Amino acid sequence: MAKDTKERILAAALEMFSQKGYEGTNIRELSASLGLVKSGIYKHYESKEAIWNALLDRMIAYYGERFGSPERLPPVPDSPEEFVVMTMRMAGFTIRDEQIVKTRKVLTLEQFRDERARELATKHFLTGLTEMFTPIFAGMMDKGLLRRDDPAMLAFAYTTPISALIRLCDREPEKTEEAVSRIEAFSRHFVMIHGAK
Amino acid sequence: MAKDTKERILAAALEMFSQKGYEGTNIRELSASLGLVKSGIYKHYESKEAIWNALLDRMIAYYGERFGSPERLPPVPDSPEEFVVMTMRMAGFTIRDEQIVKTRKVLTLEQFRDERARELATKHFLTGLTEMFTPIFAGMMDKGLLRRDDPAMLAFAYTTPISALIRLCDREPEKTEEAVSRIEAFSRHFVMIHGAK
DNA sequence: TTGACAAGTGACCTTTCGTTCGCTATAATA
DNA sequence: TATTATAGCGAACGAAAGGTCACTTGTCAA
Repeated sequence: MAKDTKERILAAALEMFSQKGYEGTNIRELSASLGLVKSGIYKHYESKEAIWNALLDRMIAYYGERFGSPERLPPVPDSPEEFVVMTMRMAGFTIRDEQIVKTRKVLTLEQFRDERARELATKHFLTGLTEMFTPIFAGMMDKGLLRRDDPAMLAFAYTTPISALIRLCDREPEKTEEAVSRIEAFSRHFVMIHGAK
Repeated sequence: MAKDTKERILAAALEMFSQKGYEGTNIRELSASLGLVKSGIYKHYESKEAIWNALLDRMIAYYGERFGSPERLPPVPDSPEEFVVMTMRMAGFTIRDEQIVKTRKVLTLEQFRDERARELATKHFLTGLTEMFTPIFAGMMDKGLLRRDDPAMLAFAYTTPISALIRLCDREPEKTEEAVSRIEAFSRHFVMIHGAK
């Protein structure tokens, strides 16, 4: 019947892994959440670990498509205000998109156990955002919106505080509103400080 | 014999929980690492969960003693260079102290499962450092070392990038050297940007 | 219509989990 | 010295884990 069961298994696995971690997830519950009995899962994946690996493949591929390619970069803003708006749009998306939230949680939980999860975690939490904003800041310096400085250093100084607040939302979703407004305040403060005289 | 077995159990639990998480840790291995058979543990703690709770009590108490009290604050530095040195001393300590590294890892792994771990994680990763540096920055502004600004905002902007690099060390210890030098570079850049004209 | 195959079921297997219990050795107490 | 609590041992327990297998069912091509 359902040809998309393989897909649904991955989605359910992402959900459960993100809440209870790999070890804390059991196949019975996972299959029950899909309306099947546990042995049914083994028609689609040969083991729990195979599900994990397939899920990681997905996450890695998705990250590559979505954030990996340089041509996907947002355009260099034309004003400080536009820069803040762009930031808020990106942050709002990454905070609210369920898929991405769950992915970050899984990476958080499995980063010490799985080598590939560790690498992807570093991209999600550190290098990815920095690499994304470095050319933006370089472009803003060219346009005279920011004082001349090391764009990579600025990107690091800009994205890591925002990342910290995003992770706060993952951990304590009830603080999302507060976190979003803090991101905006930080963003405005940042362009003010680094803005061209 | 060993009256300190109860202590050693907590130490071994911190070690294992920090590597494999609560679910991934089993009592057999835990007791074996202490040179006893698994049932021996139950002479000291009534269950695995009791060990977890005792460990969390410890971590919370330790954090309160170490970082919670205002009188424990480092003195306000007298020069930018002194500020950088102070930062490096604190960062080096928190990166290399095994106890604290393991504590951060445990909190990372259990923050979505345990309410108390969640709260302590937010202190460790976000609010604690910010609250620590806010009065320092206020003092530096009073001394004319930093331009007048919102000290809490500066503390947030200063500590979260450092925290991101500390967490990188937790995840990928082989990058410790690189991270430490990036912390120093960031610190110097920060005092340069925010320094009084 | 029939044959083949993919998808799902339910019983069952082995292993491992956390936990319990009865026993022993030791060391402090009365 | 006799007693008693403590710390550890080793076998055993039930529950739950991941996984296997023979079987049924529904779909579709030949």
